[in-house]
Amino acid sequence: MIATVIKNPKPKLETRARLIEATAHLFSLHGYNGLTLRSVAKEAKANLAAANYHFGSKDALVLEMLRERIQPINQRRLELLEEEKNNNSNLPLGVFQIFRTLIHPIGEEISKSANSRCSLAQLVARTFTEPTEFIERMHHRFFSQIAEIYHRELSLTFPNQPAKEIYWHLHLAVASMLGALAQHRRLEDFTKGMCNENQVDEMINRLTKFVSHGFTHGLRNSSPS
Amino acid sequence: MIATVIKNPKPKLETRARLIEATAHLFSLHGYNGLTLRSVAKEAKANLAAANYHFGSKDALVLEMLRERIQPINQRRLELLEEEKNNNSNLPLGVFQIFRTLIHPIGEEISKSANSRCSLAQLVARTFTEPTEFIERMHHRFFSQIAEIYHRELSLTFPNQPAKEIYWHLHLAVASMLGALAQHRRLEDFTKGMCNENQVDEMINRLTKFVSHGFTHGLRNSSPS
DNA sequence: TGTTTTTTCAAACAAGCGTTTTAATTCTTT
DNA sequence: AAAGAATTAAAACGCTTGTTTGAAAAAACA
Repeated sequence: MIATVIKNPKPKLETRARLIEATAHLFSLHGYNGLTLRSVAKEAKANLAAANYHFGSKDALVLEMLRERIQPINQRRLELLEEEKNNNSNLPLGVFQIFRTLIHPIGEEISKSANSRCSLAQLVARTFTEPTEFIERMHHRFFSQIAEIYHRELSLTFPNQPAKEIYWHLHLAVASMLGALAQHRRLEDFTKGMCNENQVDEMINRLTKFVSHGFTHGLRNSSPS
Repeated sequence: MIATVIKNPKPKLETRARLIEATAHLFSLHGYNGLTLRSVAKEAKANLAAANYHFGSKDALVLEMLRERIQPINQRRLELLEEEKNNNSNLPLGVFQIFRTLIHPIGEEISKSANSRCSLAQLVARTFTEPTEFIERMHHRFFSQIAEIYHRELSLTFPNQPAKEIYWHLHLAVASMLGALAQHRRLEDFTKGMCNENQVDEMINRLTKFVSHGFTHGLRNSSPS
């Protein structure tokens, strides 16, 4: 009677987890409209009704999948940002440092799930072009807070720039990041095979540099580097 | 009797043209999978069978719409590029000049169709994230030629850079452009209303500057400006 | 053990999809 | 005005979609 039952760790993934994984894969491939519960069920080796049983609806399933994939990235961003600030004795950070904390966590997650069939880059990018209304709401909830934090950080680095100017270029930087992620799979085709899309690190590093310079030199009169 | 009939200029758009316009609008809003022939017919005030009668299939309709919207932009790009080269006595162009010819034509088209409900920015951007296979083919046909031309031009400006390096940064520049277009409608929301999404010119100018600096300073040792 | 709760499964539902068909209508030409 | 071609219109075609149902199976608990 007293503390009798210890939850046994189940060896194989539960249906719920398999559904999420299949949803992530198919969503990144075909987007929201192109994803069907039947295809999810098939890939997850689950019954058609399983998705509705576990999540209630297709919308809820996709939302939960997005939450599980995006939250860790945002958390890691804030973590890295705090780290950098501590290593910098709380002085204003450099642009490159700041954008590194924004972009690198994505690279880490991409590498982590490299052998999985799901391309995280494609997934993240798709959330930003999918027009479905409920995804817009999700996006607003997940990212508006992050945007504010980075705006504040950049304002410290460029104290003479008006808030509007910072906003404009942060917007462009984020848009560039998302565009680069979305286009990444076309890299090899676009460059006639000269650039390899498997070198995620190289992409992330080049992107960080690109964005940092675009941000800094785009400003009216940019003070620090 | 003599020269009796002058082709009367029809006041209302023909069905075919109305279908294309409705397709452009709905495609930019909902993507390929989210666009239905029924919604197109309704918005175009045409019969459901009209699309199949005039174009043969949904695929053919969307492809034709994309062709009609994208070709003029690409043509204008090459036109502006030639213009700049002539004004420059065929000397290598500056990065900013080059990217201006790439980005500005889009701004022109957006402004042209400003009172139309169709956001061209959203439309162009969507063609790059839509996963449908036949759109990928279209994309390859329409854009690979343009990519080669701009690569050649940039190689003239940076004669010491290896082709691979130029490819990498051109890829990032194009990705940034597309990302910025795709994210443009979120600008106002993203910046808490500080930046107005109706100022297309400002966006285009800032974007051109951003991309030029990202490209130039991202290179190993950048020679010209 | 037997009982209850949780999870799976097959089947069916109404609704929406692209497409085809057939007839009516409009336009063009003689 | 009559004949022929081009366009519009309404209805139906299979097919796929998300969701629901009710019974079977599995798991958890007593």
